[in-house]
Amino acid sequence: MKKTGLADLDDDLGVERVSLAEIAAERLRELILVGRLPPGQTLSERELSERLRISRTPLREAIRKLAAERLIDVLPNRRPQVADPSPEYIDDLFDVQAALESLAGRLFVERASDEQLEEVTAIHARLGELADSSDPLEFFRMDMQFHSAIVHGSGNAALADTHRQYNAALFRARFMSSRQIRWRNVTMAEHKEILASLCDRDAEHAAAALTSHLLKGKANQSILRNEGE
Amino acid sequence: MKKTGLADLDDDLGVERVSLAEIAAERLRELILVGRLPPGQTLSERELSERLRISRTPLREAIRKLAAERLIDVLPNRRPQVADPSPEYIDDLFDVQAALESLAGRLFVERASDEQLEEVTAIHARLGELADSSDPLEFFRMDMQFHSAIVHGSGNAALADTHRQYNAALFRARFMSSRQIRWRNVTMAEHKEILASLCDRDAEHAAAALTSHLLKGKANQSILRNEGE
DNA sequence: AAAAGGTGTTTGGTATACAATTTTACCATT
DNA sequence: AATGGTAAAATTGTATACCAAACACCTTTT
Repeated sequence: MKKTGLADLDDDLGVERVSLAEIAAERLRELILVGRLPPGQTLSERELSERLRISRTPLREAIRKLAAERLIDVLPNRRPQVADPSPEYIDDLFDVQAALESLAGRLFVERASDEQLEEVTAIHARLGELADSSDPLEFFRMDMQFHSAIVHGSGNAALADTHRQYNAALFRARFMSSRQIRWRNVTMAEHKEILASLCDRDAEHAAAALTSHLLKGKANQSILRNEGE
Repeated sequence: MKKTGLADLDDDLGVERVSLAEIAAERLRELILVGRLPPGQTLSERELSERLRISRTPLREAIRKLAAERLIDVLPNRRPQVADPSPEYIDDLFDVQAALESLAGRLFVERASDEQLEEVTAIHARLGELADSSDPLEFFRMDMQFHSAIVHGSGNAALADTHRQYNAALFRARFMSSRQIRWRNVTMAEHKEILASLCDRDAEHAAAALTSHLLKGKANQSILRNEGE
């Protein structure tokens, strides 16, 4: 093991060199999620690479990465497009996400540490404070953190990764739904029930409550969609 | 909505030109799944590109694609490696796959057509014929088809995609397990129960049977792993 | 002899150049 | 006016070249 006088600073100094492709992927993901790049928008590799000040190669890599996350559709020899999932596909995503969170709830009850339960509780409390706040995005992000914290508490790395992808794919749909003020009360009530079952270490109840919560979100989003037409 | 006399042929006529990256990804995936490229094997971009007679650019794209499917690990500035998942990670994958197939069973009962049920039945019959056959790979592939047919019958495109990825990531582990002759009887018996519950349109039973089947596979694989040590 | 450090080779990351394909616009024909 | 064809422009797909970081080996030093 190499040791120098600065050895113990290695971790902190670790200027973890992250590739341009990674940076570009994060930028693009954010632009897509917040709607700056709207669904269906075609993306020119050349134009985007110029705008992001990188060459096409890492940009292409970033685009393919987001394609794997279902945020971008890429067809051979055609311009990539920001994903514009059909209502049916969104419903499909909700169903899978519900199953994933249901599993997460079960595993959380089995394996989560007290600290992890504490974290979920803390997030729930924060969310309660934000319920009166007027910023929908802030509330929504904390809502997502509540779910992510449960998934991480499950201790299943593969589940966490897949859940994150589905969360990104569902981001717009869930955010639209979350903007309704009346939805906040529903969210808080259902989160409260979920949290209670986690505290009780009641796996079946937690799984059921999470599934129910997600499927209610699916229904709400579906209603909203039809109202909008 | 646009309509021409040929509208219903659109899907079939698609002369899809596949990119070199796509071809390379398929080649590599197969090489990894059958163990020709063993877990932990480091992959030199230059050497691989020469061997596949393509340039590094499409090869890199193929590698990143397989990385997204968890078949290859890629760390910054290091040689990509064929994934060598820890026992714990494999267990995690099994748990998620069980949840996915459980959902598939439920949805199949709700939405699958009679033809799709017939297809699952036919695969089950062929699997029975193969049970005496000596080729483990052939039996295993048909086993996988049984599960895939159920997933496709669920009519959930996102689920089908995610399930396929998990299947690939679990391929080696499940194949090792499947090689045992005694496992074939277990497989046939449990498939029979699954099929019966699908025919009865009993969603809960189908979901439970599928979960149980997968978790038994997980346990069997775990035992095999410990015996091997 | 062991450890530290330097050096050269290998490797992945990125940019650029070229080839193949698609899209667009325009014109001719009906 | 609508349709079909064609050529130019734009765009993606692929190959190659270059650079900087990482690794392996060897020398140097203690």
